[in-house]
Amino acid sequence: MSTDLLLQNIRKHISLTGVEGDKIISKLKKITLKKKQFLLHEGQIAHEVAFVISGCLRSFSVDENGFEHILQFAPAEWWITDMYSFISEKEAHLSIDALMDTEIMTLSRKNQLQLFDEIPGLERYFRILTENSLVASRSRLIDNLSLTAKQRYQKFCTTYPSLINTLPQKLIAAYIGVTPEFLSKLRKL
Amino acid sequence: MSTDLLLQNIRKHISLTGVEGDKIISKLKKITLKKKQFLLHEGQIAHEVAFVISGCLRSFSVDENGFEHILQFAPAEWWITDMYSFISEKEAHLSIDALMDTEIMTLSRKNQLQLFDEIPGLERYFRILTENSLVASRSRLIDNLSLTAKQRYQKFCTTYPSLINTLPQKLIAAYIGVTPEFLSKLRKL
DNA sequence: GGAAAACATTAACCTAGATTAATTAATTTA
DNA sequence: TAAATTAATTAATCTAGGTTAATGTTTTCC
Repeated sequence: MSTDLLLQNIRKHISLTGVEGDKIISKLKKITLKKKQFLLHEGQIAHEVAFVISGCLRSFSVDENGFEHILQFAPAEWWITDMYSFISEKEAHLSIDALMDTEIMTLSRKNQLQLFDEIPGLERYFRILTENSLVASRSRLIDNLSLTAKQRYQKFCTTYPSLINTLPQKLIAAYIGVTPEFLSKLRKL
Repeated sequence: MSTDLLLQNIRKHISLTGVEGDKIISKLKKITLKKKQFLLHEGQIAHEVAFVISGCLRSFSVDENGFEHILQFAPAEWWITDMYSFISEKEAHLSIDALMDTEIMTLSRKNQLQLFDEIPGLERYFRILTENSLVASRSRLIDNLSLTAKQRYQKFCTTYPSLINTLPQKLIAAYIGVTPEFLSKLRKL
């Protein structure tokens, strides 16, 4: 079952009784996305957070010149949403779409908060995930401030070796913050 | 009392009994830092997270060329630590020092985790803070990828109006990711 | 299986922001 | 309060990375 992957993931961080696991599963919605299909459009409200079972999603924003900037890739076992919209219920600044055919389980903020009251361990699980995400986000910020494009590309290669061969280069360029043309040049040097 | 500021802050997000408040306070350590004094040096382990009562701290990293990059300013009522080191107990990548004479209350990770077991509301409080920090960090990442230096400076001015007149320009430059020389030029345009 | 679309490469030229270095404020501290 | 640090400004020069545009290479999908 695809829910096993999620419960397993949760149990890496906290322990859950069978009943608690069932309760969590009962709040999840399974969705299948075709490649290029959107889970969230900028301007909508992100009522749900998604856990990727298989495939890969990305979150990105489009700047005033029409350039896409990728905030996050979410391959299997990652959570993804527009966190700003998810917690504030305001219009999302990000869009989320599928980079390949993708299966996800979604959990609404409403259900999540309700589960936090019923299953304190689940709040702990998300507290831990959010701490880890914060560390990752801040580390990436520092990298963007202090490394050259070449160094950022190399770091990406070692940090996400599985994505390097899976994703088109232009997406990696949009993640590390260079043009596809410059990334192409970079790879020769 | 300086602990009032902290309890008040916590009570903005969750409710606490008097006993719970006392228990939290009993785990806190009050520290006074003189301007330029370090709370944490890169390479040490960040056993504590600090809540600023008055004054202002910053966290920063030093790159291979000796340039400082500021990750966070923490004026009154902000929490600050090297989150990576704090949650992993590994060597910090960041340093933290005082930009002026500063009073803080610190809480060790050990005590924090113990309090999470005793006072679920406190875990919720930190879950919420961490969610908000994640939103802020990701938003800053997007800004660094999509805005010009000028736009980032303007955004900084509107986001942290109180800091603009308090902090030396070179620190603001180190936060938005430009040289002090270029920031100076920017301000004329 | 082949046309169309999407992606990658290359090269010439351009620009935002860095570097260096000198000059002038403004703070610190003795 | 004066010397010494530290911060800010200015200007000339330099460079990492962007832009544009043309060409070649994969994918997609009918």
